[in-house]
Amino acid sequence: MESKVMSIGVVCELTGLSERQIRYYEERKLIFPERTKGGNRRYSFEDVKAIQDIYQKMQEGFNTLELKEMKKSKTPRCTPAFR
Amino acid sequence: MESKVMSIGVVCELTGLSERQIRYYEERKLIFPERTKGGNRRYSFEDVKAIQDIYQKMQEGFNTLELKEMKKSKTPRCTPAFR
DNA sequence: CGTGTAAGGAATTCTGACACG
DNA sequence: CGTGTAAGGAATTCTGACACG
Repeated sequence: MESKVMSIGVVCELTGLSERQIRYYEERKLIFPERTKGGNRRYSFEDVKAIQDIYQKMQEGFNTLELKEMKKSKTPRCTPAFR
Repeated sequence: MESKVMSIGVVCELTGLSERQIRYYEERKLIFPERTKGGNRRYSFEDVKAIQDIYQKMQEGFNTLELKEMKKSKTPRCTPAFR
């Protein structure tokens, strides 16, 4: 499992997100796709799930930095609406 | 399951076979990858398993036509060495 | 901050064919 | 029959930047 086999185009289809969004999550250190020799990204199904979670949380109002911290400490948090 | 998400390059890495071999199996109607709008092939993990089985059987001496018939009628066969 | 986009280039894949056998 | 290869083109992906906000 955890095999990185999908190109970004497939991930876009599976998630409904844009390449820009997916690359941005990587830029913010939220996902870690592998690279081919040529430099192309390769994602796993777990990456796809992570991407969907990230997008979900962002819809709830969290920003990428908060999401990164949530990853470290798995402690529950109030939704932004209640802070 | 059965999601067609891999490009041929990834399948080559996973199987150790060449693009030529993989495309040939498709030409002989042994595997059925999907296509992107642009015409690029997309394979599933089941396709990868099928490809490995095909290669295995060919190593044993079967040709592609025999393998296609084996798919239809799941009846056991003698290996080529014993025919 | 998060995302769209145009720009130019590079990696990847495609088809049809010739070759060998 | 099964597979390698060179050929030319097309689809896909990449980066860095400008934009808006």
